[in-house]
Amino acid sequence: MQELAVSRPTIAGVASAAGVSVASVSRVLNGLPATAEMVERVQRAVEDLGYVPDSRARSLKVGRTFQLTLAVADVGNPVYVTMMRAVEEVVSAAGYRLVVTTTGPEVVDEVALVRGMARGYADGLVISPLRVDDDLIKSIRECDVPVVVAGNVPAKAGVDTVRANSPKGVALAVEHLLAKGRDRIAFVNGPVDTVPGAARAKGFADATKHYNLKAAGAIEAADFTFAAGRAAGKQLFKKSRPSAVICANDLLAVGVMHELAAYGLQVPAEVAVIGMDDSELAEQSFPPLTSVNLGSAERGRRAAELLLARIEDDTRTPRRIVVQPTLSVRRSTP
Amino acid sequence: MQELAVSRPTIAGVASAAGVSVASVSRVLNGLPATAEMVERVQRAVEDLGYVPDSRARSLKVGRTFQLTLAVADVGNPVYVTMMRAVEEVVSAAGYRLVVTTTGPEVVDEVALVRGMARGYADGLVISPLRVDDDLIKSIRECDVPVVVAGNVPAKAGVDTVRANSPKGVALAVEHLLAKGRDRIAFVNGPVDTVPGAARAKGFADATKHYNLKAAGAIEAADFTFAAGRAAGKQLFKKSRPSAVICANDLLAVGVMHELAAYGLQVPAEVAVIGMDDSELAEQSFPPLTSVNLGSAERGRRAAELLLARIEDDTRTPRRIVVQPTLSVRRSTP
DNA sequence: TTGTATGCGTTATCAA
DNA sequence: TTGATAACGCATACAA
Repeated sequence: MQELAVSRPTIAGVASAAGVSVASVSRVLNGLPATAEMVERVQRAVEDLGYVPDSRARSLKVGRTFQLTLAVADVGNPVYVTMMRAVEEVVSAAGYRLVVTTTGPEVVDEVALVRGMARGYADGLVISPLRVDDDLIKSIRECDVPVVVAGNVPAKAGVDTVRANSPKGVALAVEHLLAKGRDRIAFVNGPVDTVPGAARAKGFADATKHYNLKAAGAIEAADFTFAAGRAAGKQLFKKSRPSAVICANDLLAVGVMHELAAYGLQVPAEVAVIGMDDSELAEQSFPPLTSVNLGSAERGRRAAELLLARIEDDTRTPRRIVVQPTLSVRRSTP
Repeated sequence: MQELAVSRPTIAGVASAAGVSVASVSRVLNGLPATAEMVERVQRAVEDLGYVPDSRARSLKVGRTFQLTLAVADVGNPVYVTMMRAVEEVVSAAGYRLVVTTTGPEVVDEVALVRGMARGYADGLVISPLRVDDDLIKSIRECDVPVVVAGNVPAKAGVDTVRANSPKGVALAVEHLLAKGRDRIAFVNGPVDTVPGAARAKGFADATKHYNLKAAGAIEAADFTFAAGRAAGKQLFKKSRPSAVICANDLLAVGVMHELAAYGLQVPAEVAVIGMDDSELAEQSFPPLTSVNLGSAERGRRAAELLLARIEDDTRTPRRIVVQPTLSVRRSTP
């Protein structure tokens, strides 16, 4: 057996093995003009040595990594897998690889991520922040790779955003329930100090006023998780008996449905339940969950496209795209 | 407003702004000894210019990126979120950032990923491959950053692995069912040309022989998804009436349960259902799914630890860790 | 303690 | 078409 290659071959190793210059190796590797013999010799040497270019050195030189990052708060939330799939499709078609990273629920982590993203990790970032503050907006503006926000930040921040229309989504849910004769509608929200929580709270408040809804209970869950949904359900049915409950996302809704089952209440016969996000979980839950489709897939797609466009041309004025909701009716509502 | 910084500050810019050498800037940034005044001046300049080190250049120099990659086949499979969380916890405690990337079900994509991983993207890789062939093993062996496989590859491959004991897991499920008097046990597997599919097939074959199970139907689903589970369920109950069904993962099990509901069959009264993976979905499904815990969290943890250890010392002999299963009993079984 | 100079592996400019 | 060489931005050995 040969001695083990203690260090991996570099372009210089390939060059000397092929008996040509490093410049020629680089050219062949990048498909620039070269004689057939040159191509042959270089490829032979590359093959022999098992040479693989160093992406760090390459991107240091050319200034691009051909990597894009998607940052989400919680990988356990199925809405992000929908978004992830959509983003992946767009960016990979454009020749980028996508890496996903998770920030956790705290805004400081998001700021740290954006700050660290500057310089070298990727050519761009799609971030879906749970909480937004001035620090985060500042870090996004100062970031020297393009960032697009999948979520809502103030227009004056001057960043590309693509967001859902939660208030409209809540309205769709309310209308559907009222049409089915369910007028004692409770609302289980996530934390209102989050971007989606605030938007959905506004949506429910608007709807309450507009449709003159009678109060039937409103809960602010600890977070947007299944466990929080169960806890919220427990609290909710202790003090009221709504005929329907709208939840701020699908995980909360499924948690609430479990609690309903524990109380022996039939869905949808006794209580109707509507989730939001229309994630894969809505289809998988039992009964299948009627859910407000906030356009996660389209938001992901548009966000990715915005990012690619901005990488292409950093001077374009920031766009703010709003994706309109639809209602996916399943069997958790009559 | 100031003119826009057309190019981002480099360490040289900071140095000249602070009136010191680049070496001094580098030292201060890396916490090496310096006078208080030096530290002060450098930090001031860094702050003023909004300087952020270029991670590519840095890692090109020091040879490390302080990034680790986790590659999974399908982000929509909840077993991976369990694993992801565990890996994340271990590597971030060790000072690395974790990026997640998805390979898709094809082995060629996995090979491409491992090949591309060589040189620069990360300091190590945990990969959970659905399909394994010689090419993949070759690419792992040739990869010049450490790779640990969360899954089963032949011992002769000589790579670090941490895998589940699926046959034992299937046996646990069978024993539980038999103890409850369910002896007409059907089996819904994923594709048997995958690593987990093959292992679970073997497990069920072993159990069939060992417990002398009567044939009650066995289906090979198209993949490990919810939709495939539904399709398999439809096929299964067309031709047989098992009193229990074991599914190769939770998504398949939930799909099968939906089909049972469509047939008007009660779970667990008429048909018991057991999944595998004990993912978050098992808890969220209704009824909550009895599931074989194949130790995804522990596998993730151990895989991450193995990876860190190998980064520390590349000469250690490859380890093959096996994590033993347990059964999480919920309400889908009597 | 600080500064100068070299090199990490690559691409791009320029001559030949 | 090909080769020598200068950057890319940073860390460090060595000199001061």
